[in-house]
Amino acid sequence: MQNNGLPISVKRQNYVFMQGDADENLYAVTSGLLKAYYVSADGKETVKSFLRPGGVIASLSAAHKKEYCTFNLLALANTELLKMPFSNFYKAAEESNGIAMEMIGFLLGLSMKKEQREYEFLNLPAEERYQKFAEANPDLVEQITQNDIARYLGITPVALSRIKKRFKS
Amino acid sequence: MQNNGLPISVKRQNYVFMQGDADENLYAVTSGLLKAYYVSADGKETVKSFLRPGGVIASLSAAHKKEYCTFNLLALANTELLKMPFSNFYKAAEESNGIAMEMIGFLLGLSMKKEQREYEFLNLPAEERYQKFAEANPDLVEQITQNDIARYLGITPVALSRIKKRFKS
DNA sequence: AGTACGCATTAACCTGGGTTAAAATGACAA
DNA sequence: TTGTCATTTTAACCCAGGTTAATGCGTACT
Repeated sequence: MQNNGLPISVKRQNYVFMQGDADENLYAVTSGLLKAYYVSADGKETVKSFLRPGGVIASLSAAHKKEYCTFNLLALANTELLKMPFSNFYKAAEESNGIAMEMIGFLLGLSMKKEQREYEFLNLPAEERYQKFAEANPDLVEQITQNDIARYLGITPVALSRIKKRFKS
Repeated sequence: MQNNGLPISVKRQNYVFMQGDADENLYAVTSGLLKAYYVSADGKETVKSFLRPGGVIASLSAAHKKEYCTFNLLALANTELLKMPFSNFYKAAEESNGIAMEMIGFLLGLSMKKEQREYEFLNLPAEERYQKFAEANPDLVEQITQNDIARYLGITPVALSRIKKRFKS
């Protein structure tokens, strides 16, 4: 998305930020793999998204609304990121129309991705959500655990195991 | 969102656009009430969103990706809208940084709303989704049917009736 | 090699929501 | 008032997925 930004490295199993932090940065992934996930009051995890090279992420509520991060960002593999205060990017957009349009493009893409996910939760049973996910991300499926896939789909690992079993027969 | 745009009126029970249309416009609601909803291959409906005065909507896949509308937009009450080709708005953003920043603000808001809905599908049972919805939109709940609320929550009207019953006791 | 830990599978049981269909309620027009 | 039509509620039955817990499997560490 951008050429500048502070390069940082995060080792496997380390956090970029955690739920509750006031991290106002935007991160662009240059290499590695991350998962963004929620932990509920009673300790249950659900996965918001997986991030791979080319991916960009920020906690919008922390970066834009100056509140706190609503999710954790954890490196699943050693990862290289470019880190930049969201406000810098916002200011750059105010000063350069090119950057503003780039930001619009990014936000349009983000909105469409989120609408797609909303559509799938609203209309597809877990089994079909799994099939779609596996088809769309054949390589990702190899790299992450079924635990995490299940929590991304909104079901338990036990349920995903049953779905896969049904699928085989 | 904008001052210009072609004013149009849509009577109750009429469509602004339908699933499959190539409607590249953006609509800003000035008065009335609408629902945006999907119809699946087997005829089931689910509600994407309700729109009230101040709301803005477009089928992003039709407007931005030049594909087709993925949902229907139906007036639940007589409604007044401002209609404008999305490309005009996009061009205006390219020429005016003020408009670009306005668009960024709108898209940030949209992204956060969609992320919130994603969060709720991922983390909350239907009963809590209903409670949140009813609390956040006490007036809307009066104007729309339980059928539509249920289909917005991703459950059947029968299930919503049971939830409300549980709630009373 | 042995131990330990995380992940995946399986089983048993429970529950929320789907499905179908029948009443009850309500809104409205003739 | 009466009839019609949509909405809501209720009931009966079914099933997908949740929960808990046991088992098996890998991989990593010592």
